[in-house]
Amino acid sequence: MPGSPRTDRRRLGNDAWEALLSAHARLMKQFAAEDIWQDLSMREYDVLYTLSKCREPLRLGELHQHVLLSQPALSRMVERLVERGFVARCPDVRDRRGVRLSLTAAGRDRQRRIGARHARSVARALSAELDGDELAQLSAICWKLARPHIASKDDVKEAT
Amino acid sequence: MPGSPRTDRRRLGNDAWEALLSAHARLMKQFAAEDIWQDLSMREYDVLYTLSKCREPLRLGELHQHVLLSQPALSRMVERLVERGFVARCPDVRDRRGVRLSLTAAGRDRQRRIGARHARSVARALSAELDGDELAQLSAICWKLARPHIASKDDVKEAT
DNA sequence: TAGGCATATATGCAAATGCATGTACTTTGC
DNA sequence: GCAAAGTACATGCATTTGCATATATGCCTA
Repeated sequence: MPGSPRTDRRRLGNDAWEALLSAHARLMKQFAAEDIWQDLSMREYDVLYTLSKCREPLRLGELHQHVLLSQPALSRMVERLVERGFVARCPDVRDRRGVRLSLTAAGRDRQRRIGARHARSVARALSAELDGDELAQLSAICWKLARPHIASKDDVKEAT
Repeated sequence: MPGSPRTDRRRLGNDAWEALLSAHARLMKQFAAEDIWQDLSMREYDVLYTLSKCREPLRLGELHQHVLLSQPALSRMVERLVERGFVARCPDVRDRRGVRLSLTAAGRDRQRRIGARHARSVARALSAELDGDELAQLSAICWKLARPHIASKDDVKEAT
């Protein structure tokens, strides 16, 4: 007995989310188990990686949008990375409440070394399961989820 | 200037992983911000949810495969859930090193209540960005990543 | 421009986490 | 059938995290 289109859609969405969570957990564990992180945690590497992608020094708040950590936890993680010489923190001239963060030379070097190995490992893991089309589909779909469009009134109405 | 097929594939894989991570982080934050979790953390809910899916009481180790937490952390989280009356822990008869975990009535009830609301919210969030085909593709692809096939010698050779 | 509300980041503190290791049990090799 | 190695889970301890809140600055209105 087929469900209503509405119920189907709901199942589809929940199954997709569970699949994404499972894939995430499986791969994160696999990557974490590799011996490439030196004295960094994966979360710390994530911060260095995010900073490495930006030409402009990043605000703590902007960094926070990309990292799954509470704001205070991120603030202190950055503090530790500053102490260890991987990140530079300087006041923002435009908004003196804020901070601007960038990689030091040491931080950039560390990110590059770890990143090179990690990237190989990521490509290997994903390519082992998916062909080129699937990889492209996964990218396209996940980027849609990562950068949601602004909710319109219609969306809100539909959501009810 | 197009890269070699090998380089392309590597880029594809890394881009897909970054997209998956971004989608994961964005949605996790969105869900975490919702006011439906009562006195549970999302991680604790995840444990209750995993247990709710299994007819047989689960071994701690099996649970650990599904949850992104160290074994000791999971052991103690389960301990807290037992103390709070959501999970029952009994020794495994076959292997007396082990433990079998199941939901109590209270745990099942709590999972169902929270799960009902969370499922709505998940479906809404994913459906807002993806159509039915995309949801189905995402499921299929992520399940492949979540349950990898056993590595053969050929895979190892290719990976080099 | 002073007062009040909003925003960006930091800090105090209890709780949760990871790493190293301990304990109990099981399996293996002889 | 027993010693040695392996596996499943728990515990000690230092570190990290989250929550609530403080601090500092920006913005807006009278």
